[in-house]
Amino acid sequence: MPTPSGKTDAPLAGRRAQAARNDEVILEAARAVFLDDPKAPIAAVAERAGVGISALYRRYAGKEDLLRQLCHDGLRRYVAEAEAALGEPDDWAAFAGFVARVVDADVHSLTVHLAGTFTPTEEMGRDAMRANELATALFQRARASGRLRPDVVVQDLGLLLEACAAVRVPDAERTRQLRRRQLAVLLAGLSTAPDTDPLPGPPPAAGEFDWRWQRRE
Amino acid sequence: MPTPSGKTDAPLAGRRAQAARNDEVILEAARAVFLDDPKAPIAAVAERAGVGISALYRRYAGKEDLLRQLCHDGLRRYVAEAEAALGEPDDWAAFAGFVARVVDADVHSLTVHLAGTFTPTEEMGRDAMRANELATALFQRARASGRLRPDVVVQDLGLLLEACAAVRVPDAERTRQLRRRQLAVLLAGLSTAPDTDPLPGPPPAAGEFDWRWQRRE
DNA sequence: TAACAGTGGAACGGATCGTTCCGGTCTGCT
DNA sequence: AGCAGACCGGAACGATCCGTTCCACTGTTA
Repeated sequence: MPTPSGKTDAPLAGRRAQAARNDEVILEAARAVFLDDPKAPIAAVAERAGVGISALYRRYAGKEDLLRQLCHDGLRRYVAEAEAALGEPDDWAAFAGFVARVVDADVHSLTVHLAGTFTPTEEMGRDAMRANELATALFQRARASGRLRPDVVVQDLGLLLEACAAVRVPDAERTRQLRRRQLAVLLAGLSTAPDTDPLPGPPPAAGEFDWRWQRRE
Repeated sequence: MPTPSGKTDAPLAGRRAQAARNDEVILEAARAVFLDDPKAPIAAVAERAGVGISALYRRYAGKEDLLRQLCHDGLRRYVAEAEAALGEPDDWAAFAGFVARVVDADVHSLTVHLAGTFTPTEEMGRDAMRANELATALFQRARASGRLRPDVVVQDLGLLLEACAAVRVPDAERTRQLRRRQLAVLLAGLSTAPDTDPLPGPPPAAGEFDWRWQRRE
Protein backbone atom coordinates (compact mmCIF):
# COMPACT_ATOMS: atom_id res chain seq x y z
CA MET A 1 0.00 0.00 0.00
CA PRO A 2 1.28 3.42 -0.95
CA THR A 3 0.43 6.56 0.95
CA PRO A 4 -3.11 5.61 1.78
CA SER A 5 -4.91 8.79 2.68
CA GLY A 6 -4.72 12.43 1.86
CA LYS A 7 -5.08 13.71 5.40
CA THR A 8 -1.95 15.65 6.23
CA ASP A 9 -0.43 13.32 8.84
CA ALA A 10 -3.08 12.50 11.38
CA PRO A 11 -4.46 9.01 10.75
CA LEU A 12 -2.00 6.15 10.43
CA ALA A 13 0.03 3.87 8.16
CA GLY A 14 3.34 5.05 6.85
CA ARG A 15 6.61 5.24 8.70
CA ARG A 16 5.65 8.33 10.64
CA ALA A 17 2.48 6.72 11.91
CA GLN A 18 4.27 3.60 13.02
CA ALA A 19 6.75 5.74 14.87
CA ALA A 20 3.98 7.65 16.59
CA ARG A 21 2.28 4.41 17.52
CA ASN A 22 5.54 3.06 18.86
CA ASP A 23 5.81 6.04 21.16
CA GLU A 24 2.70 4.81 22.87
CA VAL A 25 3.43 1.11 22.72
CA ILE A 26 6.87 1.56 24.20
CA LEU A 27 5.71 3.68 27.09
CA GLU A 28 2.97 1.23 27.83
CA ALA A 29 5.33 -1.72 27.74
CA ALA A 30 7.83 0.08 29.92
CA ARG A 31 5.16 0.82 32.48
CA ALA A 32 4.04 -2.79 32.57
CA VAL A 33 7.53 -4.22 32.75
CA PHE A 34 9.02 -1.87 35.32
CA LEU A 35 5.92 -2.04 37.46
CA ASP A 36 6.40 -5.75 37.60
CA ASP A 37 10.12 -5.52 38.29
CA PRO A 38 11.86 -2.17 38.78
CA LYS A 39 15.18 -3.74 37.90
CA ALA A 40 14.06 -5.36 34.69
CA PRO A 41 16.52 -5.15 31.77
CA ILE A 42 15.73 -2.71 29.04
CA ALA A 43 15.59 -5.54 26.52
CA ALA A 44 12.53 -6.85 28.33
CA VAL A 45 10.73 -3.61 27.54
CA ALA A 46 11.62 -3.87 23.88
CA GLU A 47 10.46 -7.47 23.73
CA ARG A 48 7.21 -6.69 25.47
CA ALA A 49 6.58 -3.81 23.12
CA GLY A 50 7.36 -6.00 20.14
CA VAL A 51 10.02 -3.64 18.87
CA GLY A 52 13.79 -3.65 18.59
CA ILE A 53 16.14 -2.05 21.05
CA SER A 54 16.89 0.76 18.61
CA ALA A 55 13.33 1.94 18.80
CA LEU A 56 13.91 2.54 22.47
CA TYR A 57 17.24 4.30 22.19
CA ARG A 58 15.94 6.55 19.46
CA ARG A 59 13.46 7.96 21.98
CA TYR A 60 15.36 7.91 25.25
CA ALA A 61 18.98 8.71 25.94
CA GLY A 62 19.26 5.64 28.14
CA LYS A 63 17.58 3.56 30.76
CA GLU A 64 17.75 6.26 33.36
CA ASP A 65 15.97 8.62 31.03
CA LEU A 66 13.13 6.21 30.49
CA LEU A 67 12.75 5.49 34.18
CA ARG A 68 12.74 9.17 34.98
CA GLN A 69 10.03 9.86 32.44
CA LEU A 70 7.94 6.97 33.72
CA CYS A 71 8.26 8.14 37.29
CA HIS A 72 7.48 11.71 36.37
CA ASP A 73 4.38 10.58 34.53
CA GLY A 74 3.27 8.77 37.67
CA LEU A 75 3.86 11.87 39.72
CA ARG A 76 1.83 13.97 37.30
CA ARG A 77 -0.95 11.44 37.43
CA TYR A 78 -0.95 11.65 41.20
CA VAL A 79 -1.18 15.43 41.07
CA ALA A 80 -3.93 15.29 38.47
CA GLU A 81 -5.99 12.85 40.51
CA ALA A 82 -5.56 15.00 43.59
CA GLU A 83 -6.64 18.12 41.77
CA ALA A 84 -9.66 16.34 40.39
CA ALA A 85 -10.55 15.02 43.81
CA LEU A 86 -10.41 18.48 45.33
CA GLY A 87 -13.37 19.34 43.12
CA GLU A 88 -15.54 16.75 44.84
CA PRO A 89 -17.78 18.49 47.35
CA ASP A 90 -18.05 15.67 49.89
CA ASP A 91 -14.91 15.79 52.02
CA TRP A 92 -14.68 12.11 52.80
CA ALA A 93 -15.62 10.96 49.32
CA ALA A 94 -12.96 13.23 47.87
CA PHE A 95 -10.29 11.66 50.02
CA ALA A 96 -11.43 8.05 49.67
CA GLY A 97 -11.97 8.40 45.94
CA PHE A 98 -8.57 9.93 45.44
CA VAL A 99 -6.82 7.15 47.30
CA ALA A 100 -8.77 4.49 45.45
CA ARG A 101 -7.84 5.92 42.07
CA VAL A 102 -4.19 6.25 43.03
CA VAL A 103 -4.18 2.64 44.17
CA ASP A 104 -5.92 1.47 41.01
CA ALA A 105 -3.43 3.22 38.78
CA ASP A 106 -0.54 1.75 40.78
CA VAL A 107 0.94 5.20 40.92
CA HIS A 108 2.78 4.35 44.09
CA SER A 109 4.90 1.66 42.41
CA LEU A 110 5.51 4.04 39.57
CA THR A 111 6.85 6.77 41.79
CA VAL A 112 8.24 5.52 45.07
CA HIS A 113 9.52 2.16 43.90
CA LEU A 114 11.26 3.61 40.88
CA ALA A 115 12.85 6.42 42.82
CA GLY A 116 16.52 6.02 43.49
CA THR A 117 17.17 4.45 40.12
CA PHE A 118 17.82 7.80 38.51
CA THR A 119 18.76 11.36 39.42
CA PRO A 120 15.58 13.40 39.67
CA THR A 121 15.08 16.67 37.86
CA GLU A 122 14.23 19.92 39.56
CA GLU A 123 10.80 19.87 38.04
CA MET A 124 10.16 16.52 39.67
CA GLY A 125 11.08 18.02 42.99
CA ARG A 126 8.56 20.77 42.47
CA ASP A 127 5.88 18.31 41.39
CA ALA A 128 6.56 16.10 44.37
CA MET A 129 6.17 19.07 46.66
CA ARG A 130 2.93 20.04 45.01
CA ALA A 131 1.72 16.45 45.28
CA ASN A 132 2.31 16.59 49.00
CA GLU A 133 0.45 19.85 49.38
CA LEU A 134 -2.56 18.58 47.49
CA ALA A 135 -2.64 15.31 49.39
CA THR A 136 -2.40 17.19 52.65
CA ALA A 137 -5.31 19.38 51.66
CA LEU A 138 -7.41 16.33 50.86
CA PHE A 139 -6.39 14.73 54.10
CA GLN A 140 -7.28 17.73 56.18
CA ARG A 141 -10.69 17.95 54.58
CA ALA A 142 -11.19 14.26 55.35
CA ARG A 143 -10.20 14.87 58.93
CA ALA A 144 -12.50 17.85 59.16
CA SER A 145 -15.34 15.59 58.11
CA GLY A 146 -14.85 13.78 61.37
CA ARG A 147 -14.58 10.33 59.87
CA LEU A 148 -10.88 9.95 60.63
CA ARG A 149 -9.76 8.96 64.07
CA PRO A 150 -7.87 11.81 65.70
CA ASP A 151 -4.50 10.12 66.09
CA VAL A 152 -4.04 9.63 62.36
CA VAL A 153 -1.62 11.92 60.52
CA VAL A 154 -1.07 12.74 56.86
CA GLN A 155 1.97 10.54 56.73
CA ASP A 156 -0.19 7.52 57.41
CA LEU A 157 -1.20 7.92 53.79
CA GLY A 158 2.26 6.71 52.82
CA LEU A 159 1.86 3.61 54.94
CA LEU A 160 -1.50 2.98 53.39
CA LEU A 161 -0.29 3.29 49.82
CA GLU A 162 2.67 1.08 50.56
CA ALA A 163 0.41 -1.56 52.00
CA CYS A 164 -1.80 -1.57 48.93
CA ALA A 165 1.11 -1.60 46.50
CA ALA A 166 2.54 -4.60 48.33
CA VAL A 167 -0.42 -6.69 47.26
CA ARG A 168 0.55 -8.40 44.06
CA VAL A 169 -0.61 -11.52 42.25
CA PRO A 170 0.15 -12.58 38.68
CA ASP A 171 -3.20 -11.42 37.32
CA ALA A 172 -3.48 -7.64 37.07
CA GLU A 173 -7.23 -7.40 37.48
CA ARG A 174 -7.19 -9.68 40.50
CA THR A 175 -4.44 -7.59 41.97
CA ARG A 176 -6.66 -4.56 41.65
CA GLN A 177 -9.48 -6.33 43.44
CA LEU A 178 -7.32 -7.46 46.31
CA ARG A 179 -5.84 -4.00 46.66
CA ARG A 180 -9.33 -2.56 46.88
CA ARG A 181 -10.03 -4.98 49.66
CA GLN A 182 -6.84 -4.06 51.48
CA LEU A 183 -7.73 -0.42 51.04
CA ALA A 184 -11.19 -0.93 52.47
CA VAL A 185 -9.76 -2.63 55.55
CA LEU A 186 -7.23 0.14 56.05
CA LEU A 187 -9.76 2.92 55.62
CA ALA A 188 -12.03 1.17 58.09
CA GLY A 189 -9.12 0.96 60.47
CA LEU A 190 -8.37 4.64 60.09
CA SER A 191 -11.97 5.61 60.64
CA THR A 192 -13.42 6.66 63.93
CA ALA A 193 -14.72 3.75 65.92
CA PRO A 194 -16.27 3.69 69.36
CA ASP A 195 -14.01 1.49 71.41
CA THR A 196 -10.62 1.15 69.74
CA ASP A 197 -7.32 1.69 71.52
CA PRO A 198 -5.14 4.56 70.33
CA LEU A 199 -2.61 3.70 67.66
CA PRO A 200 0.73 2.63 69.13
CA GLY A 201 4.08 4.36 68.85
CA PRO A 202 4.98 7.75 67.42
CA PRO A 203 3.18 8.34 64.13
CA PRO A 204 5.17 8.47 60.89
CA ALA A 205 6.99 11.78 60.65
CA ALA A 206 7.29 14.15 57.73
CA GLY A 207 10.01 13.03 55.35
CA GLU A 208 10.49 9.74 57.08
CA PHE A 209 10.17 7.93 53.80
CA ASP A 210 12.43 10.23 51.86
CA TRP A 211 15.29 7.77 51.99
CA ARG A 212 13.68 6.01 49.09
CA TRP A 213 14.42 9.00 46.91
CA GLN A 214 18.09 8.81 47.55
CA ARG A 215 20.07 6.99 44.94
CA ARG A 216 20.74 3.43 46.05
CA GLU A 217 24.40 2.79 46.90
CA MET B 1 47.42 -17.84 75.05
CA PRO B 2 47.42 -21.60 75.11
CA THR B 3 44.39 -23.68 75.89
CA PRO B 4 42.91 -21.36 78.48
CA SER B 5 40.50 -23.41 80.50
CA GLY B 6 40.17 -26.97 81.61
CA LYS B 7 36.46 -27.31 80.90
CA THR B 8 36.07 -29.99 78.31
CA ASP B 9 34.93 -27.89 75.36
CA ALA B 10 32.00 -25.78 76.44
CA PRO B 11 33.13 -22.21 77.07
CA LEU B 12 35.12 -20.47 74.35
CA ALA B 13 38.53 -19.48 72.99
CA GLY B 14 40.39 -21.87 70.77
CA ARG B 15 39.75 -22.61 67.14
CA ARG B 16 36.75 -24.78 67.88
CA ALA B 17 35.10 -22.03 69.86
CA GLN B 18 35.63 -19.46 67.16
CA ALA B 19 34.14 -21.83 64.66
CA ALA B 20 31.12 -22.36 66.86
CA ARG B 21 30.77 -18.64 67.33
CA ASN B 22 31.03 -18.11 63.58
CA ASP B 23 28.12 -20.47 63.08
CA GLU B 24 25.99 -17.97 64.94
CA VAL B 25 27.54 -14.82 63.55
CA ILE B 26 27.13 -16.00 59.99
CA LEU B 27 23.52 -16.98 60.36
CA GLU B 28 22.75 -13.69 62.01
CA ALA B 29 24.52 -11.74 59.31
CA ALA B 30 22.77 -13.71 56.61
CA ARG B 31 19.42 -13.00 58.16
CA ALA B 32 20.14 -9.29 58.37
CA VAL B 33 21.52 -9.04 54.87
CA PHE B 34 18.92 -11.10 53.04
CA LEU B 35 16.10 -9.51 54.97
CA ASP B 36 17.31 -6.18 53.68
CA ASP B 37 17.78 -7.42 50.13
CA PRO B 38 16.82 -10.94 49.09
CA LYS B 39 19.15 -10.76 46.11
CA ALA B 40 22.20 -9.61 48.03
CA PRO B 41 25.50 -11.21 47.02
CA ILE B 42 26.95 -13.81 49.30
CA ALA B 43 30.03 -11.70 49.79
CA ALA B 44 27.86 -9.14 51.55
CA VAL B 45 26.98 -11.73 54.15
CA ALA B 46 30.62 -12.57 54.73
CA GLU B 47 31.52 -8.92 55.05
CA ARG B 48 28.71 -8.21 57.46
CA ALA B 49 29.71 -11.21 59.54
CA GLY B 50 33.30 -10.06 59.53
CA VAL B 51 34.55 -13.35 58.14
CA GLY B 52 35.98 -14.55 54.85
CA ILE B 53 34.00 -16.24 52.16
CA SER B 54 35.55 -19.58 53.01
CA ALA B 55 33.91 -19.54 56.42
CA LEU B 56 30.60 -19.49 54.59
CA TYR B 57 31.33 -22.21 52.09
CA ARG B 58 32.67 -24.45 54.83
CA ARG B 59 29.19 -24.46 56.35
CA TYR B 60 26.86 -24.32 53.36
CA ALA B 61 27.11 -26.05 50.04
CA GLY B 62 26.19 -22.85 48.27
CA LYS B 63 23.98 -19.82 48.31
CA GLU B 64 20.84 -21.79 47.73
CA ASP B 65 21.60 -23.92 50.73
CA LEU B 66 21.97 -20.91 52.96
CA LEU B 67 18.77 -19.32 51.71
CA ARG B 68 16.87 -22.54 52.21
CA GLN B 69 18.09 -22.87 55.77
CA LEU B 70 17.19 -19.26 56.53
CA CYS B 71 13.74 -19.66 55.10
CA HIS B 72 13.16 -22.90 56.92
CA ASP B 73 14.20 -21.28 60.18
CA GLY B 74 11.61 -18.58 59.56
CA LEU B 75 8.99 -21.19 58.90
CA ARG B 76 9.84 -23.00 62.12
CA ARG B 77 9.67 -19.74 64.02
CA TYR B 78 6.23 -19.13 62.59
CA VAL B 79 5.07 -22.57 63.67
CA ALA B 80 6.60 -22.13 67.12
CA GLU B 81 4.88 -18.78 67.63
CA ALA B 82 1.60 -20.23 66.52
CA GLU B 83 1.90 -23.17 68.87
CA ALA B 84 2.77 -20.88 71.73
CA ALA B 85 -0.17 -18.61 70.92
CA LEU B 86 -2.57 -21.53 70.95
CA GLY B 87 -1.77 -21.86 74.65
CA GLU B 88 -3.18 -18.42 75.37
CA PRO B 89 -6.67 -18.76 76.79
CA ASP B 90 -8.13 -15.52 75.42
CA ASP B 91 -9.10 -16.16 71.82
CA TRP B 92 -8.56 -12.68 70.51
CA ALA B 93 -5.37 -12.08 72.46
CA ALA B 94 -3.97 -15.34 71.12
CA PHE B 95 -4.57 -14.25 67.54
CA ALA B 96 -3.47 -10.65 67.93
CA GLY B 97 -0.41 -11.60 69.93
CA PHE B 98 0.61 -14.20 67.39
CA VAL B 99 0.36 -11.78 64.52
CA ALA B 100 2.26 -9.12 66.40
CA ARG B 101 5.12 -11.48 67.18
CA VAL B 102 5.28 -12.72 63.62
CA VAL B 103 5.41 -9.15 62.37
CA ASP B 104 8.08 -8.19 64.91
CA ALA B 105 10.30 -11.09 63.94
CA ASP B 106 9.88 -10.21 60.25
CA VAL B 107 9.10 -13.83 59.62
CA HIS B 108 7.12 -12.93 56.54
CA SER B 109 10.14 -11.50 54.73
CA LEU B 110 12.13 -14.51 55.81
CA THR B 111 9.68 -16.97 54.33
CA VAL B 112 7.58 -15.54 51.55
CA HIS B 113 10.09 -13.10 50.11
CA LEU B 114 12.88 -15.65 50.06
CA ALA B 115 10.73 -18.33 48.50
CA GLY B 116 11.42 -18.97 44.84
CA THR B 117 15.15 -18.44 45.21
CA PHE B 118 15.73 -22.10 46.00
CA THR B 119 14.08 -25.48 45.55
CA PRO B 120 12.21 -26.31 48.74
CA THR B 121 12.63 -29.57 50.61
CA GLU B 122 9.80 -31.92 51.40
CA GLU B 123 10.11 -31.12 55.07
CA MET B 124 9.52 -27.46 54.28
CA GLY B 125 6.36 -28.42 52.48
CA ARG B 126 5.16 -30.28 55.55
CA ASP B 127 6.07 -27.41 57.84
CA ALA B 128 4.31 -24.93 55.60
CA MET B 129 1.20 -27.05 55.69
CA ARG B 130 1.36 -27.28 59.45
CA ALA B 131 1.88 -23.52 59.65
CA ASN B 132 -1.31 -23.03 57.70
CA GLU B 133 -3.26 -25.37 59.94
CA LEU B 134 -2.11 -23.65 63.09
CA ALA B 135 -2.80 -20.19 61.72
CA THR B 136 -6.24 -21.30 60.65
CA ALA B 137 -6.94 -22.61 64.12
CA LEU B 138 -5.91 -19.31 65.64
CA PHE B 139 -8.00 -17.43 63.14
CA GLN B 140 -11.08 -19.48 63.79
CA ARG B 141 -10.77 -18.93 67.50
CA ALA B 142 -10.44 -15.22 66.87
CA ARG B 143 -13.54 -15.31 64.73
CA ALA B 144 -15.40 -17.28 67.36
CA SER B 145 -14.62 -14.52 69.81
CA GLY B 146 -16.83 -12.29 67.71
CA ARG B 147 -14.30 -9.53 67.29
CA LEU B 148 -13.73 -10.18 63.60
CA ARG B 149 -16.15 -8.86 61.05
CA PRO B 150 -17.95 -11.74 59.36
CA ASP B 151 -16.71 -11.18 55.80
CA VAL B 152 -13.07 -11.68 56.74
CA VAL B 153 -11.38 -14.96 55.79
CA VAL B 154 -8.19 -16.69 56.88
CA GLN B 155 -6.43 -15.66 53.72
CA ASP B 156 -6.74 -12.05 54.75
CA LEU B 157 -3.94 -12.87 57.14
CA GLY B 158 -1.63 -13.05 54.14
CA LEU B 159 -2.67 -9.61 53.01
CA LEU B 160 -2.12 -8.30 56.50
CA LEU B 161 1.36 -9.75 56.85
CA GLU B 162 2.31 -8.49 53.43
CA ALA B 163 1.17 -5.01 54.33
CA CYS B 164 3.23 -4.98 57.50
CA ALA B 165 6.33 -6.41 55.83
CA ALA B 166 6.08 -3.70 53.20
CA VAL B 167 6.79 -1.05 55.81
CA ARG B 168 10.51 -0.48 55.80
CA VAL B 169 12.76 2.38 56.88
CA PRO B 170 16.52 2.33 57.36
CA ASP B 171 16.33 2.03 61.13
CA ALA B 172 15.27 -1.42 62.30
CA GLU B 173 13.63 -0.38 65.54
CA ARG B 174 11.68 2.39 63.84
CA THR B 175 10.57 -0.10 61.25
CA ARG B 176 9.20 -2.26 64.03
CA GLN B 177 7.27 0.66 65.47
CA LEU B 178 5.73 1.64 62.17
CA ARG B 179 4.79 -1.94 61.47
CA ARG B 180 3.04 -2.11 64.81
CA ARG B 181 1.09 0.95 63.83
CA GLN B 182 0.18 -0.51 60.49
CA LEU B 183 -0.87 -3.69 62.23
CA ALA B 184 -3.06 -1.80 64.67
CA VAL B 185 -4.83 -0.03 61.83
CA LEU B 186 -5.37 -3.27 59.97
CA LEU B 187 -6.66 -5.12 63.01
CA ALA B 188 -9.01 -2.25 63.71
CA GLY B 189 -10.19 -2.47 60.12
CA LEU B 190 -10.78 -6.18 60.40
CA SER B 191 -12.69 -5.82 63.64
CA THR B 192 -16.42 -5.62 63.90
CA ALA B 193 -17.69 -2.09 63.66
CA PRO B 194 -21.26 -0.81 63.69
CA ASP B 195 -21.68 0.96 60.41
CA THR B 196 -19.02 -0.17 57.93
CA ASP B 197 -19.77 -1.31 54.41
CA PRO B 198 -18.93 -4.91 53.55
CA LEU B 199 -15.47 -5.51 52.12
CA PRO B 200 -15.41 -5.26 48.34
CA GLY B 201 -14.69 -7.99 45.81
CA PRO B 202 -14.18 -11.70 46.28
CA PRO B 203 -11.98 -12.40 49.30
CA PRO B 204 -8.51 -13.85 48.81
CA ALA B 205 -8.78 -17.53 47.99
CA ALA B 206 -6.83 -20.45 49.36
CA GLY B 207 -3.49 -20.82 47.62
CA GLU B 208 -3.84 -17.56 45.80
CA PHE B 209 -0.41 -16.49 46.97
CA ASP B 210 1.30 -19.75 46.22
CA TRP B 211 2.86 -18.38 43.06
CA ARG B 212 5.53 -16.87 45.25
CA TRP B 213 6.74 -20.33 46.07
CA GLN B 214 7.36 -21.18 42.49
CA ARG B 215 10.89 -20.69 41.30
CA ARG B 216 11.18 -17.39 39.52
CA GLU B 217 11.70 -17.71 35.75
C1' DT C 1 15.30 7.64 -7.41
C1' DA C 2 18.24 9.61 -3.94
C1' DA C 3 18.48 10.69 0.76
C1' DC C 4 17.06 9.48 5.13
C1' DA C 5 14.22 8.67 9.29
C1' DG C 6 13.19 4.64 11.55
C1' DT C 7 14.18 0.02 12.80
C1' DG C 8 15.84 -4.90 14.22
C1' DG C 9 19.09 -7.22 16.45
C1' DA C 10 23.94 -8.84 16.71
C1' DA C 11 28.02 -7.64 19.16
C1' DC C 12 30.89 -5.38 22.69
C1' DG C 13 32.63 -4.10 27.05
C1' DG C 14 31.91 -3.61 31.70
C1' DA C 15 30.08 -5.09 35.91
C1' DT C 16 28.46 -8.51 39.10
C1' DC C 17 28.44 -12.72 41.50
C1' DG C 18 28.82 -17.63 42.77
C1' DT C 19 32.32 -20.68 43.46
C1' DT C 20 36.96 -22.52 43.69
C1' DC C 21 41.53 -22.59 45.26
C1' DC C 22 45.69 -21.68 47.57
C1' DG C 23 48.67 -20.03 51.06
C1' DG C 24 48.76 -19.09 55.80
C1' DT C 25 47.59 -19.63 60.95
C1' DC C 26 46.52 -21.64 64.99
C1' DT C 27 45.06 -25.97 67.68
C1' DG C 28 44.85 -30.15 69.49
C1' DC C 29 47.08 -34.37 69.80
C1' DT C 30 51.06 -37.25 70.06
C1' DA D 1 58.23 -30.06 70.47
C1' DG D 2 56.31 -30.83 66.37
C1' DC D 3 53.12 -32.14 63.04
C1' DA D 4 48.61 -33.00 60.70
C1' DG D 5 44.89 -30.87 59.69
C1' DA D 6 40.79 -27.94 60.78
C1' DC D 7 39.80 -23.42 59.77
C1' DC D 8 40.17 -19.19 57.58
C1' DG D 9 40.97 -14.85 54.40
C1' DG D 10 40.63 -13.32 50.09
C1' DA D 11 42.44 -13.32 45.32
C1' DA D 12 41.19 -15.30 40.96
C1' DC D 13 38.16 -17.49 37.61
C1' DG D 14 34.42 -18.25 34.73
C1' DA D 15 29.75 -17.56 33.77
C1' DT D 16 26.07 -14.52 33.22
C1' DC D 17 23.71 -10.40 32.62
C1' DC D 18 22.87 -5.83 30.84
C1' DG D 19 23.34 -1.21 28.97
C1' DT D 20 24.78 0.73 24.96
C1' DT D 21 26.64 1.03 20.33
C1' DC D 22 26.70 -0.05 15.61
C1' DC D 23 25.46 -1.41 11.13
C1' DA D 24 22.77 -3.25 7.53
C1' DC D 25 18.18 -2.89 5.84
C1' DT D 26 13.47 -1.08 4.68
C1' DG D 27 9.88 1.68 3.38
C1' DT D 28 8.84 6.88 2.84
C1' DT D 29 9.28 11.23 1.45
C1' DA D 30 10.63 14.82 -1.58
